[in-house]
Amino acid sequence: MEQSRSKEQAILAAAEQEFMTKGFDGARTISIAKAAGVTHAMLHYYFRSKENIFERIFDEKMRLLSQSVLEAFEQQGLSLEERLRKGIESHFDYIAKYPGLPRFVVNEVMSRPERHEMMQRRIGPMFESITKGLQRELDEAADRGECERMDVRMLMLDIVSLNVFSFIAMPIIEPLVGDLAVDRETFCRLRKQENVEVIMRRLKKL
Amino acid sequence: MEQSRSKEQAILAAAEQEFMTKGFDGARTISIAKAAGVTHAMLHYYFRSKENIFERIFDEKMRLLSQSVLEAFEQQGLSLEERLRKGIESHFDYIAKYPGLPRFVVNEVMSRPERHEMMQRRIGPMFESITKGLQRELDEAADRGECERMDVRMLMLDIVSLNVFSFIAMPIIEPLVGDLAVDRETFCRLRKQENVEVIMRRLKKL
DNA sequence: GTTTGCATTAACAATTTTGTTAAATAAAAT
DNA sequence: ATTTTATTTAACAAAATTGTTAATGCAAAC
Repeated sequence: MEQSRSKEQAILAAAEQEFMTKGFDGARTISIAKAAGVTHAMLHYYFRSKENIFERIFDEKMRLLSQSVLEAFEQQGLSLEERLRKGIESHFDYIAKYPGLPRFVVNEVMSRPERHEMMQRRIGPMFESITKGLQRELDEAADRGECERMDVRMLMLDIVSLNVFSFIAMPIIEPLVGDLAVDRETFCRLRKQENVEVIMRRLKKL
Repeated sequence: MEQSRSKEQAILAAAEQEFMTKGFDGARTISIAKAAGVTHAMLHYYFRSKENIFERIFDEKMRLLSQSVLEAFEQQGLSLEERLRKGIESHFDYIAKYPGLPRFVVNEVMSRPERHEMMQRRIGPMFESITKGLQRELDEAADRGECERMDVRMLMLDIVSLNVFSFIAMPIIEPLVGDLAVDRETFCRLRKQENVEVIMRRLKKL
């Protein structure tokens, strides 16, 4: 039947909304069922437990979060400066598109230590693959005197901090943001520009 | 009696631990009671409800978070560069001392929209008082050609992003951090230094 | 010593939340 | 058409969680 697949999808879509906004502890299976337009027994039929539904959502989100960094900085065939600039912008755009992603993943990893290991297995290799190539490029540029010498891991932490924090802390920095830019789009444009500027200056040879 | 005050304090201390690590939804009043060494009816006797205990904790944490920024940057009688450097370091140290603070406040504000307004009433004036003076100093320094001209709100967002993000996302960036510095203290020293460097370069006149 | 008021306990009530199942229904296969 | 399989519902079970109260203890005040 075709209905069944669509109901399963409806449940997952509703669960995504519920878990992302309220977290595992705050989420209610009955709310998920209601939002999906099914009885809550259907959740048991398709997924057996709240935990199972959550894992489906969480795994996907963890994957997307890793991807957000990996995808942004994997572009080859550019100058170091262009690669970084494009990487920062691309990463920023991704986070701006899914602003709830980092907070959700961080929280659920934090509140369940058993997920630490799983998270690290997924994040570890990703960072290796990015940093390896980038560190060599950085070193070569520094050798040629084109930029400052620095640890690429510190650089990546700078970039991610700048790109992600505004969105994580949005409810708190809102008064500051609202004053800074009337609409969200303007804020994102200005903020992205600022982040690129900060990183470029960090690397500039003095 | 003297016991009563100490029990009340024991409950609050246990509640702080419970709420900070698990959030409002994940916290269990019975766990708080156990950790405080009292029956759970005592919680009702002293505070009436879970909500009331939570508010006591939350209000205090919100206050501390505001203070972390305000206190760091209010020092007068220094050159702009020194004021910023000391401010960044002082703010970093505060967050490093209470690393769970930002995540807790952000999450609880996020999951309860009715707190947005309250938060903004507390954060808004604080930012005004800091940014007003700083923006003038910045402008004057820029007039003298000593530094780049920029919006102090963007600058503050840069600083707070760099100082806070590592601690919020610690469980995720751990593999990167562990590689970077063997112990926490070393990481904090390096990271603080990096954050100061980034901001100083951001302002340097080119 | 009795009374008064606060602190504490144990038992319980109410609600919520998740999980389960047997029966009903619809669809598909033979 | 009949059998078989998959889907759906309604009712229920079990556990957890918060909130409540009546009874008890206990120390200080009178």
